[in-house]
Amino acid sequence: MSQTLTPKGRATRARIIEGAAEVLREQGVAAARLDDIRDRTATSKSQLFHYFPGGKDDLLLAVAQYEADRVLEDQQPHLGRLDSWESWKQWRDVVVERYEQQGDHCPLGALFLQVGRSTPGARAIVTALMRQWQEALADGVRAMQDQGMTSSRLDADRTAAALLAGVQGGVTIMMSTGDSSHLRAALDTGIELLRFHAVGEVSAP
Amino acid sequence: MSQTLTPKGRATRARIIEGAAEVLREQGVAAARLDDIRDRTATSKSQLFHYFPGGKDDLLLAVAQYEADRVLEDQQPHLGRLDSWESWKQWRDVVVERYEQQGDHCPLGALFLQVGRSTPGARAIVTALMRQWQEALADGVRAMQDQGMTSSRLDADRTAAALLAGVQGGVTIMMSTGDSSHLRAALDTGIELLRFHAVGEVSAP
DNA sequence: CAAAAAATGGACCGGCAAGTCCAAAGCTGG
DNA sequence: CCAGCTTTGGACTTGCCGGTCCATTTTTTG
Repeated sequence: MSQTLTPKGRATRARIIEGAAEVLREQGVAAARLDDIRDRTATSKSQLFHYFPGGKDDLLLAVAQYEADRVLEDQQPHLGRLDSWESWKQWRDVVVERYEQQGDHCPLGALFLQVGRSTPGARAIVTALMRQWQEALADGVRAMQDQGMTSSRLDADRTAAALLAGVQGGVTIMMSTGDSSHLRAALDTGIELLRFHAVGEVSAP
Repeated sequence: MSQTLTPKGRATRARIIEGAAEVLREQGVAAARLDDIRDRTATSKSQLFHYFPGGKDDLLLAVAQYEADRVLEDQQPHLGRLDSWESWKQWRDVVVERYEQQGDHCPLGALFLQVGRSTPGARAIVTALMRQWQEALADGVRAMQDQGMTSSRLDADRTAAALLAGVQGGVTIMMSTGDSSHLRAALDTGIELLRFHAVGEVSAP
């Protein structure tokens, strides 16, 4: 890729990433060939390597970043305003719907596997995503605590971590089995935990 | 593979699966070549295709089954006797230890991705594993309920599903980020949920 | 408008790894 | 001990696909 991208160049680059993301979702990383992406995006081989000098891995990493950004975006605005039971429920519904609709392809997981955990870039993308996601959930827990709607004894960060793990696992299981009940169970149980702490105020053992 | 396997043949087949599992754990599915497995298991190309006529995918599927069996085995005997707070804690420790030790390779997940979700065989393996795992957890919850140590109002299956999702997600996140705190949070929060229900007996909303 | 830089097209290359094949060796049962 | 199997060895083929290269067109800039 050249130092300075003209608007046309930027458009092409974006088109490649978006088209590649589609292809990868449809065919999976293992099955997707550079030629498929070339066809889909109406580009040539040289363009692919022009905009992603590192080759396929380079492109894959860019797509991973693109997909990672969408994960949180797709949960907005609910994820940013978890300050009432109603908003928690709306967020829950959006998450369930998003992943049920996505079907059985986990773009990020697949990309991650292909590019390799060891690659610093790949790990950084996922780590950042998880950190932001957990932070948003923790903010939500704290917002509820501030309003006295759940116990202030609850460790907001740990609760958020557990909830995030549940969502992740629920999605993973759904990808594998086609059954979203685990995702729903994890979300509902996690949210109910907050509610119980609102009423019970039982001290942790 | 022939209809009837002699003891020697069976031994070779088993050796291939075990050796392949090692190679796949070390190098990852994408990087592992048939020749690597051939070297590791001291076999020849023809043997690989003799015992796994379907080629690489066939072998990968066999390894997936092998790994799936080990997942539950490694949690025994604790997973089969979740009838006291102490046994739950022991189970928790075993899970954390097993996956922390496993490092950043998820053999099953990787295999699954390579072979493809659509493959009926692959999906069946994972589905069966999840069902058994969840069932074991649900049995544990019921055992606690029978002893009056947690509320009988709790939906054992749903609680088990949520806990399983948490474990899955915790492992996934650990694979990606190298941080096991989500796995711990999911396990601890899940078990604490049972304890709270023991004391509080608050009705669900 | 000319020169430089960027964007594009697409033919071509080369390596790699899955899969094939046949011959040879080793068991096993009658 | 031999006839028919299972098991084994390893050279060879094959197709695929990432990556290279250079010519050409388009855009920018001074």
